[in-house]
Amino acid sequence: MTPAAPQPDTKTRILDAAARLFHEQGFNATGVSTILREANINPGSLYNLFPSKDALLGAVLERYTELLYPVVMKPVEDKTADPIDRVFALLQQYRDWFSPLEFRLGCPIGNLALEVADSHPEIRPLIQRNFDGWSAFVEKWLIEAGDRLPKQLDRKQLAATVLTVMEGGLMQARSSRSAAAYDASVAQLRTYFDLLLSQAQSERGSGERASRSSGG
Amino acid sequence: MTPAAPQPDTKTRILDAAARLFHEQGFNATGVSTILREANINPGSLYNLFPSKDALLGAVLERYTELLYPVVMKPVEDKTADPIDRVFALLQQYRDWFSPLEFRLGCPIGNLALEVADSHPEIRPLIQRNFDGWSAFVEKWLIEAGDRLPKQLDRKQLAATVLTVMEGGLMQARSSRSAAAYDASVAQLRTYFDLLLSQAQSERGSGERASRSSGG
DNA sequence: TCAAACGTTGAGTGAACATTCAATCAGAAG
DNA sequence: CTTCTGATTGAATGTTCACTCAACGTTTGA
Repeated sequence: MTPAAPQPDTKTRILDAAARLFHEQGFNATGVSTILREANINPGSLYNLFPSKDALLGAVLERYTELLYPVVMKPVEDKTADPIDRVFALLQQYRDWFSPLEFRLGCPIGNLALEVADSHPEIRPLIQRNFDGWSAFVEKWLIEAGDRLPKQLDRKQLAATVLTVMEGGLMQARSSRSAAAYDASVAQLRTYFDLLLSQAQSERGSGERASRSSGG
Repeated sequence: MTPAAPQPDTKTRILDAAARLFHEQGFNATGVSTILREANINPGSLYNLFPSKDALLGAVLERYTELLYPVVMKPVEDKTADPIDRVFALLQQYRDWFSPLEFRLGCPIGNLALEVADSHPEIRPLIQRNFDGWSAFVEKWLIEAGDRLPKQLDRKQLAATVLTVMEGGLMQARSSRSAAAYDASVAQLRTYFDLLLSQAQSERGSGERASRSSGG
């Protein structure tokens, strides 16, 4: 007989259940009693650890920040070496996570962004920090791409656009229960990148001719 | 003494209040009692016209569909004649609507898309229809642009991308209370369009030389 | 003038909500 | 074994939720 796996500690069980339920149902639509049932704890335990449901949401968002690298970015960086390919590997990974569920769920952070950004002043900065983390990684990759992208291209702007494509595409995918709009947006972004890459290539070409004495 | 403006009829007052409150606070966070107070009616009147809060949400979304052309698209078409400029006039109009409020509110349809798309099966198609309407207008403009855009460019894909930029950019704008990410995404889209326009121009150039005997 | 039809009134319904707290428990320290 | 400490228990709190319905007005048509 297999020994029962030791149950994770109370705090972890609460955070796991809350994160999953907030993602599946939204924050306002998730009752504390449901979290208690799914985490298999009693109300006193929750309120011993978290002063309120809002504070629990804050803790969930802080955990998303902590998990950003190990869960989201590291798999992409491990699987894909080329910095520009990484951008599209990230977009593909997101598609692979949500397409099996027919896009019934959205981005856990994006969902919360639209639901509580305005009503919970202390939560909004935590959402912003998550988005900042995401686009910081993409920006890092774009900077690593060096002169493969046009010199005057604003890497930060383009990184924000990659995040825009993820979130805007996923929103439409959820609404239509279809990958079409997400795939369309990613395909257009790919075309844009290809145009930028070839533009940079011709920049480099003429630049080499103009400065070939400096070596390289 | 100015005569009191005649109060709009019950149904209109309910729909106005509900649309405003759903937009400002979200669907789940808006109590029916708040709608009643703001519309200045009693619960019986609401439930005489709408069988449930969900049905009221459906009616609000149907009105959004009806108002899409007169409120959103007609102003853009009236002010701007060039089909490609219209795309960016639409994006600018959306920015002008939400920047005075420091992006405290998001897209009324996008907000609902992420809040209720999964939990309300009968509502999701109404959200989808709204998005379809938006991107159909953009696609129409892109088709009107004719050979100013590359021949092989998928107009439907690009139209979906324009919507993606609106929604994804606005989501980030809400999270950061700043236009930066929205403006960044629009700027990148503008650069993409410029690259497509010049690509189409060289297509036309070589095309003319190859078939100048056919006239035009 | 009257009655049928229809919209409106608003107190009232039970259920679900987030939260509380005195009691109880398990484990560590002496 | 006793005492202390901190986590856990779970019934109970008051509030808010979406919604109901018998009573009441007002309009309509003959």
